[in-house]
Amino acid sequence: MTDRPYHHGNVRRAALTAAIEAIEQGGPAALSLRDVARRAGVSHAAFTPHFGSKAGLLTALAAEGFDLLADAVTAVGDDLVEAGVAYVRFAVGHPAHFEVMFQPSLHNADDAQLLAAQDRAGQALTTALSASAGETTELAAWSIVHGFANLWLSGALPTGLDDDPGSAVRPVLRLLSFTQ
Amino acid sequence: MTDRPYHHGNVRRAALTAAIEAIEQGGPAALSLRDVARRAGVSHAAFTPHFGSKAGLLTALAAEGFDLLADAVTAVGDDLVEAGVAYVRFAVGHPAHFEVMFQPSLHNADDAQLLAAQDRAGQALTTALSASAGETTELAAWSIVHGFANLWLSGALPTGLDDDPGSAVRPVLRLLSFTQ
DNA sequence: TGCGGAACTTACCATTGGCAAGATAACATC
DNA sequence: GATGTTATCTTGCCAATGGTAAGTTCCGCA
Repeated sequence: MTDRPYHHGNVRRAALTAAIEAIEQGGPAALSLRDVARRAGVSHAAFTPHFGSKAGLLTALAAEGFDLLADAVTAVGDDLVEAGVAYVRFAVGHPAHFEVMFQPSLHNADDAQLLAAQDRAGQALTTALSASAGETTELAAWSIVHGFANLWLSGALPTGLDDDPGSAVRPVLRLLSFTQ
Repeated sequence: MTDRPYHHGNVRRAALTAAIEAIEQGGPAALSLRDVARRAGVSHAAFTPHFGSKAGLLTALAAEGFDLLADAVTAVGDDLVEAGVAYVRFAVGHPAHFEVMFQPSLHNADDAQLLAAQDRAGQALTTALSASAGETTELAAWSIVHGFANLWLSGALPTGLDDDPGSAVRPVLRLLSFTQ
């Protein structure tokens, strides 16, 4: 019937991309496997060999997110403020990943890839933050950027910061520079 | 058949309580109206007159959460640190409310009760924080407690803080005391 | 006492996630 | 190049879900 080949060849990437699109439109709770399948142009059962289940798909998405976050934080070096800015920019630039990453109820918690990616991201953050701060300041910085990103994504922050949340968080993080 | 009266009399409260229980066990995404109905001892269609839809139920839960948060923050007075501690204690003590409150994709965004409760909570926070801080510090404090609460709820924070996250956030917030 | 309307149930519908069985094609081995 | 093996993908099915419509119960008020 269709000219589409029986074997898609890259269902995994197509599924992740389609899921990102769907989550950006309706949030993770409203995500439907069949909707993702329609967007990707495959049947809803095509995901089984690749992800096992819906939780498996979201777990893979979370793992990809932690990897991207690790890359982003590592790229800016050991500056606490700029690492924080990178954290917020990642969250705002990849809202679907970010939302899924920190909702453990959506994951297969024991997934090896996810655990490895979480560890990579944790190492990257610890390295960047601990270079210029003590333990308490490190926790403060992480909480600030994580809270700021969450509040921004949920629309709770006053408008006006909306233009560039990455820059908007910089003066907030600078408060911590004086505390060392 | 059953001795249960045809009219429950308090479906609204029973539904909210049952939903809280279910969300604490499986997260908001896995919440099922029919499961909530079974827990509350009514049919799944009994919610329609009270909430309209699943989104309506979650909207009511979010509104209740913002009201409780406003109460909690107001109760501790105008101290930035103690208001922050109250914020975290609320989040940890009412995880189901907290998770639903900040996921707008679960809500009817134009609900009057929700908007009013959000405003109450916003006023309470602004009052408590602005008393002892400038605008940037205020944003830092909100981000810290919100981020800390989210990270704690998602299990991302190192173990050891688990005993009493309310107290654990206090030294973190004190960092901001020196910045004014 | 009777009656209007809200609360609640039952019955039904389209949609969902997951599984089993079958179809297709990529790949290895000869 | 032919053949067998295996992973990929589809179709068909199932129980469960959210929502709606129609019917039942019963509260409140005249």
